[in-house]
This record gives sequence, C-alpha cells and structure tokens, in this order.
Amino acid sequence: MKGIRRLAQQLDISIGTVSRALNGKPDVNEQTRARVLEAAAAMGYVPNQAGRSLREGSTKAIGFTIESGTDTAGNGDNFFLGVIDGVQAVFSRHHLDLVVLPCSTEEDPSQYLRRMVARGMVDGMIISATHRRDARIELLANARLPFIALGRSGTPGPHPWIDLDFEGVANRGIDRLVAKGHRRIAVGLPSNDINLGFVFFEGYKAALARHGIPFDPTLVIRAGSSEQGGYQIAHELLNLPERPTAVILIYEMMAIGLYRRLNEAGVRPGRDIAVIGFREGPQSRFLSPPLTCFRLSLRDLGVALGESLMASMPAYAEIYPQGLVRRIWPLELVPGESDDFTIPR
Amino acid sequence: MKGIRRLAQQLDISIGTVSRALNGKPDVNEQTRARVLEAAAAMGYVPNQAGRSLREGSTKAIGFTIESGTDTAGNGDNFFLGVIDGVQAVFSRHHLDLVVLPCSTEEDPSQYLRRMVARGMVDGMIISATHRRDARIELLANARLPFIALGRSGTPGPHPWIDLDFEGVANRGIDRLVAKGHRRIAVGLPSNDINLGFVFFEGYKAALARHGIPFDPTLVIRAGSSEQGGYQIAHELLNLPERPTAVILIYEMMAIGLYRRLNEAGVRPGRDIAVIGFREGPQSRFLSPPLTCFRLSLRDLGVALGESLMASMPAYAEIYPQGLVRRIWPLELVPGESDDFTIPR
DNA sequence: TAGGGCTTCGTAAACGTTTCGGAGAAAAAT
DNA sequence: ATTTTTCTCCGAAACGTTTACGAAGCCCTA
Repeated sequence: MKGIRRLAQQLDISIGTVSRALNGKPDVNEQTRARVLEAAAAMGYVPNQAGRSLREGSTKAIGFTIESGTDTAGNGDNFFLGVIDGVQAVFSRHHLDLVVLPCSTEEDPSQYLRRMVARGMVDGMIISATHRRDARIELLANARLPFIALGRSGTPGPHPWIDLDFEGVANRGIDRLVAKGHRRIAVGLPSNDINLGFVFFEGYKAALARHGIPFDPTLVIRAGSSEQGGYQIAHELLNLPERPTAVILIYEMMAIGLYRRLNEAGVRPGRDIAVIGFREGPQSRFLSPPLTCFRLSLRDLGVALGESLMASMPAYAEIYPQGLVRRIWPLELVPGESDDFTIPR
Repeated sequence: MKGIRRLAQQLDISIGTVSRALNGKPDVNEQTRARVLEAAAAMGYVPNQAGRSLREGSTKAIGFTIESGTDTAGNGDNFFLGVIDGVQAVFSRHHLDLVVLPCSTEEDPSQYLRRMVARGMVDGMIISATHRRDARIELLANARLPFIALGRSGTPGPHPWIDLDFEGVANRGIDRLVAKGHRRIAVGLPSNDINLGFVFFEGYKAALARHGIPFDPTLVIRAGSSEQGGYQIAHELLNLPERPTAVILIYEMMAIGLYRRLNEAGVRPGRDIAVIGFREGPQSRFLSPPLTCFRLSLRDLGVALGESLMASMPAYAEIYPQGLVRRIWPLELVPGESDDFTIPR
C-alpha cells in the first residue's frame, strides 16, 4: 500500500477525504483536516505527480528551453542562470516549478520541442533564441500550450514575447560613435538566422540612415557568436581595403576574440579603433581597455518573463489579467574606454 | 476520445495490441505493427507521459540540479552548458531526456531536491556543487533514486561521484610556484562550505608540507565565488603585514576581481605577484596578463557523468555494467603569464 | 481426429490521484 | 414532528498507459 491510500488506511478515512483535506477543499471537517495534514507531514507523504497530472491534465511545472553546448548561445551560463532566477521567483509564488530543457546541439530545436511538449511534462513554456521564422512558435500555438518567447520572431500570428531593445542599442551606440566623428562603422552579427541578428541589423541600418551615412555591405561581418567569431570579425575587418574606424558587436563574447586579433595586429581598441559591445558580461569591465557596452538586470527580465507567461495561462486568469505581451526590454549604457578613439574633423 | 484509444478505434483493433505494436513487443503481427506505426505517425500520436509513468513507475528522464542565480555557482561562463551537452550525448542514445532543475537562490537545496524527487519526474539525478556534508546524498540514497554527484562529499555511505582533481591542481600549482622561488603562497577559497573548497585546501596544505613550507593561516582567504570575491581576496592580501608573493585561486572568476584590485594598488600580476587560477574560462587568455590556469573538456566530463549514472541504474544493467563510480577528473595546465613573477634566491 | 504448440489478439486490471454524486447525520427551519 | 438545509464523508469513476492472462485460430504431430 502506497501513497494516499496508505495515509487513508492509517487514519481510517477514505482516500477521497484525505485528498480533499490535503488540497484545501471546503467540505472537510477542520479537525479531520488537521489530523490528515499532521499524518502526511509525519510520514513524509508527497503526492505522486504522475497520478496527479494524469487526473488533472496539468503538471504544475513550466519549461524553459535553451540550447546546450558551449558555443551556441553567445551567452555564458550567467545569462540563463540570471534570467532563470527571476523566472523562478515568480513561479515559486504559485507553487510552479521550473524545469530547464536544454536542446542538444545535435538535435533540431523544433523536433526537440515537439518531444518535450508531447511529454506532457509542463503546463507552459518559455523559449529562447527565437529565429527569424521559428517553427517552435507555430508548434506551441497549435498545441495550445501557453508560452512566451524570449526574443521576437518574424513568425506570422500573434504570440507573446519579450525582447531586448536591439534597435535602441544600435541607435545609441551609433549615435555615440557618430558624435565622436566616426562614419565608417562596422557591425559584427551572428552567422545563423537567429532573429536578434536581423533586428540589430535593421537598427544599425536605420541609425546610419538617420545620420546620412551610406550603408556599406562590406562593413557587415557575420560570424559565430563565440570568442572565435570575434576573432574572425577582427580578421576580416583588418583585411578590408578601407578599414573601419569603429565596430559594434552583437555579443560581448565576440569582443574578447576581437580584442585578441586586434592586439595581434597592433591595433589597440579605444586608441586605434572604437569598439562597442552589446550585453555587459562579467568580464566587460576587465578587458583592456574596458568595453563600452549595455547593461540589463537579468533577474528583472526573468521576472517579467515569468509574469508574462502567467498572463497567458488561463488557469491563472484571476491573478494575472490575461493578455498578449509584447515588450521591448531597455538597456543601460555602460561607458568603457573601448570607444574612446575619436576622429578629428 | 484521445490518445491510444483513438488510435485503436481508428484502426479497429484493441488498445492492448496498439500498445504492444508501438512498444515493439513480440506477440503482434508484423503487418499489424506496420499499420499501427503508420497511423501513429500520421496522426502525430505520442504517448502521454503521465499515463505511462504512472503505470511504469519510470519516466525516461534524468534530472540535473544546479543552482540558479548569477553569483552562486562560481562559474560565470559556460560550465554547465558544456557539461550538459556531454551528458545529453549519452542519454539521447537511450531515449532518455535531460531536464535541468535549477534550485533558486532563495530555497534550500535539499528541500528543493526533496520536492523534485517526490515529483517523480525523473528516473535518476545528477547533483552538482556538493557540500561537505550534503543532505541531498542521504536523501537520494533513501529514496533509492539512482544518482551521481558532480563533486565529492564527506557524507557517510558509499555514493558515486566524479570530481575534478583539486589536489592535483593544488599540487602542480604550488610546485610551479615553489620552483619559481615562492614560499609565501596565499590561497583564495570559497566562503561557503562547498566541498571542493575543503578538498582544494587540503591539497594546498599537503603541497606546502611536501615542500617544507610552514602553513600560515593568514594566507588563507575565503570569499564569494564571484568577481567581487576575487576583489575582496586581493584587498585582504594587500592589507597583510607581510604580503604574499603568490596566490592560487579556486575560481577563475575570482581572478578577474583580483586583477582589478591589484591594478588599483599598482601591483601587476605576473610582475609583482604570481597568480594562478583554477579552471580555464573563455576570458582566461585575454586577461592582462593571461591567466595561468587549468583546462578540462566540459563535454567529456559530461559524457563521463552520463555514463556513470547509467552504471548505477538497474534498468540498464545489461548495457552499462553496474558499479560504484568514484573518479577524479584530470586537468591540464595552461601556462599564462600571470605567474611569471620569480623570486631570486 | 484429438490434442498440443504457436501466433495473434482482446479483456481487464493496475498505477495514484482528484472529483462527482450521493448518503447519512446533525442542525435548522417550518 | 416533519421537512429542509448544512456539514462530513464515502464510493466510484476517470485520466492514459502497459501487461498478465486467456481465448481463438491455425498448423503440426501422433
């Protein structure tokens, strides 16, 4: 005899009453409830999740899919660990557990997601690293599983997302560089079709146009989102017939490799070329020279993600007013010395 | 009508036969099996996990618990993403899925683990960041859930683990420093009671003893595992009446903050003090000067973890010979310039 | 032709939980 | 005193799956 049955037998009441007592249902004598609660605690009873979710159709768990592997995300652990901490702060208030579902580098993300959805392990999903056209979004919509995307997507149909302010970053970064006299400004973009690359690129082009700077495709370098990618970007820029005077990068990790290649060529960031990175990482301030980049609170972003997902879960409609969230997350400029290089007029 | 029932109805055979066909059981006509498989694929049938695991008592999923939050792990980089990728490579061969269970910074890790085990969501567990006396180990042993720890522990009772070669690192690091004439060698340790701190400390003391260097408790600094911790370590070392000539750090992240504080004081690593870090991170080579540290393959470590867990799961006894794994994972020295500082005799 | 073995399939039970409908008793209303 | 309401509780069904058991049909042997 196991589970609730054992508990009921020991207390000599029916399993139905035990269940109602445990779940705070009204029609149970308060004295009985106290006995049940005490006995449950005493024998360390915890409801079997399989049984419960089979009956309930819900699992009290939320999934957060990321890509595993060390070079894919363009973000160190700390990005996801930070965001997750915020997400958890929201969910724990409602006794929802967060499970992180890492998609192997060897598997197609949408196939993976399909499996995970089919598993029926979660009541909602947070997806990250959205692509330009992301099959996962259609998949989740079809499965009618509440979800929110960390990152916009060009996928048709309304779906909730929160995304970083890539246009704003591109705008402010380029404004800053133009103010220092730069006009040949290169951009380092991801080589895959992750959507943020497109968004950032659009912001870049718009900012240039605003300043009346003609767009030069040779200044657009696409590379992997890792340190190696940054190295490659620097390499290509150095080989350009007419070298840019400034570069803005989509990933901070790229800055590390970019610095390395520039140093090899005797080109010092901040003195011979202006560099602006994107999201501030642990090492940004400790690069030499410190990287000018943009900061955001990972935890706050996680909280926003969590609350927005709640807002699309019908089961919590009373607590979180339902609605379709589409939100641009602001970032704060962190001035370093990597863009000190100024072009005299 | 849903699930297997719908499939059976459509094919006009019993659900039992459908189930057996799907699961590759022998007593089903091959022609029938083909029909079932085809129909299942056509209507995108996937077995409900709750129903299955209720019946089976197994879930075909493995848990990997880590600590969320950005400053707790001491790994500001891709440590977990790298390890997870290796773990997944093993499990995917057996159609086991990996779920990462991040313990919030606000919750007690063993309470959290208890909940996750009780959830019955996983057939096995990998725990990380083991402590000196780790309640989670006893908990998992009592629950008879197969598990392996990434990190040793002083917890009594036999349990499987894989751990980095902290003694080896301490030994080789100190040998290297002593060979350069250092005798006042400080050590930066974590401030919490994570077990690796003790192991590293023991290795440090043993290595000193081997060289006949008296142990000086004032050279042992405990701090948070983040960049801030490293800053604090440097600060305390600088304030010592007799400053050490070398320092060895348990976390690479500490090196970043340590460098910062040292630079503020005009003390240059590699010239005025020798610094050795522990695990190589993405930025180790790009610190100025490059950090002397130790390297390991995260993915290989993950593979070893996965295979070792398999070896403690009775259900896979034919494939992976059962046994209690206790393994020290080697690291490779990566010479930098941070320990170039030599003491003349 | 009777019986035994093999193949294939259907039936039903079981996993642990929640909840619906109702039952019995006590309390309240008539 | 009878009816109605209220308070507790019980029994049973249901969620979707797997599997033990048995039955039916067939082929083969004696």
